[in-house]
Amino acid sequence: MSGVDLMDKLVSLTKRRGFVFQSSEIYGGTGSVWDCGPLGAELKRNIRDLWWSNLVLQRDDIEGLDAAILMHPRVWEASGHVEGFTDPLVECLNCHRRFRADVEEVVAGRCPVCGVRDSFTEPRMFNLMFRTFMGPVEDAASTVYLRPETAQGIYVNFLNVQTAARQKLPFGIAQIGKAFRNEITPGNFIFRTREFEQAEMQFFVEPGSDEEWFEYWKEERMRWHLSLGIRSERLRFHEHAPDELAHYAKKAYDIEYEFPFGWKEFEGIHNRTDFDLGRHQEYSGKRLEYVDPSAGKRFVPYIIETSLGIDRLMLVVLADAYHEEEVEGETRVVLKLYPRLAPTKVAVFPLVKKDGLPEIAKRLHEELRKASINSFFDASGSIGRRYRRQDEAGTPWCVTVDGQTVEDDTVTIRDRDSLDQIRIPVDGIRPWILGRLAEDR
RNA sequence: GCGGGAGUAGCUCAGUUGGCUAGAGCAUCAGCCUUCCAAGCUGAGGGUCGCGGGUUCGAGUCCCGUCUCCCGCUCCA
Repeated sequence: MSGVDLMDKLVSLTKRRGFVFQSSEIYGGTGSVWDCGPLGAELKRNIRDLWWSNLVLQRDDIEGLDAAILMHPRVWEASGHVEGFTDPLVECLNCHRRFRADVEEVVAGRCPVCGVRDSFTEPRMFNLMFRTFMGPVEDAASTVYLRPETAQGIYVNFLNVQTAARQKLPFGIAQIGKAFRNEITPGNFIFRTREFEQAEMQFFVEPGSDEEWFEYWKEERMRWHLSLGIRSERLRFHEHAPDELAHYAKKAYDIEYEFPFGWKEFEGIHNRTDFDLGRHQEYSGKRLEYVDPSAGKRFVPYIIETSLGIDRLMLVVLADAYHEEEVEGETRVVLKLYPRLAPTKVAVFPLVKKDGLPEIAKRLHEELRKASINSFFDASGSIGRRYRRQDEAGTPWCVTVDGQTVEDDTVTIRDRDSLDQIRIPVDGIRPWILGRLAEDR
């Protein structure tokens, strides 16, 4: 199966089962924006929750934050995002740096950085930020931007969080939220979109310890992805070469996944040095230093950033889970999702629609829901058909109420991946599932 | 941004030189059957053919515009 085929099948399956819909489809669709359907909303929520749990709930040295999308416009001047909005820029095709077209050396045809002559692009606006207006009057004074990254909301709140949470360095701030970029070339389904969700953790450290912490987070983030059951042979690091590094970065590693359309980044680990806090000091006029009274030190911290694309991880998870298997001459399509990620944890079926079996199954289903286990009840069609529906939804377990249940209060539970069935007491279903969900990979 | 391809039911598609009330398979729903892996039977719902114009007695089909998606190039936090 070629990559293109696999992507077509994924797009088709995710729409059919309610994971992903194109935004505003009835109006012909909106470019590069997607909606999550019932199963997609659950899957995405599970991804967020696992990330948050791993970084915020299970650690003492990371605090959570939920900053606003709209920020003071000066933030984006400090971050470097506004440059090029009002002035057309040219880019050197050799070193990929951008310059105002009216800079003397550029006018003379020579790159101010690498010195290569006559290798500029045409002057154009490079700004990728969505612009809108704060307040009812559309004038320049009230121009604001939809944030192109969530990180700045963390930087400007660094001292608020540090003092309120009484944290000492090193510590981190984590945030999940939407960001917006007018990408020139969106595409590859939900991989590159103009509205997307980031899960970022910015770790503040003392200069000098930054390289050590960079290595720590690089390994830690890869370890986490492996814990979700992502196939290790489809994961790798990509280190940015010096000419690839962003203006703020001293060192950068991408975590890449081998998508059907090739190896692509879905998380970045960056050593941003003191660039961001330094710039915000400069533009705001406020000191953004960490003060360590016991050691008598004050300094602008270095920042190690881990920046994950939630939508991209969702695509990783779906692509990695997609399997086609031959079972008794039929093709079984199954999403082998890690159980904690699966939108539906368990489906409950009556084997046949008589002898009171549907009522017993319904009761078990409702009991599971009350215990916050996402259960799905289905009595339509043959039992085999119902198993296959759940396979496509990625449901890890199916419980079937049969004739024996009436006699001895036991039910069968069927494993999505092995197709094995075991019989256990109906009262044991809830603890059995909770136990399985608690198991680490 | 450039070039190519595509857009008809939830999905995958057919639809002849323009011509009856736009079809199929799968899926969905109701019922029957069914004691464990999509396969039987009966019935039903679902489409202003991406959108907007135009030509024509008549447009899914021809023309123009536009939007969206895919592939390649270009570009790129």
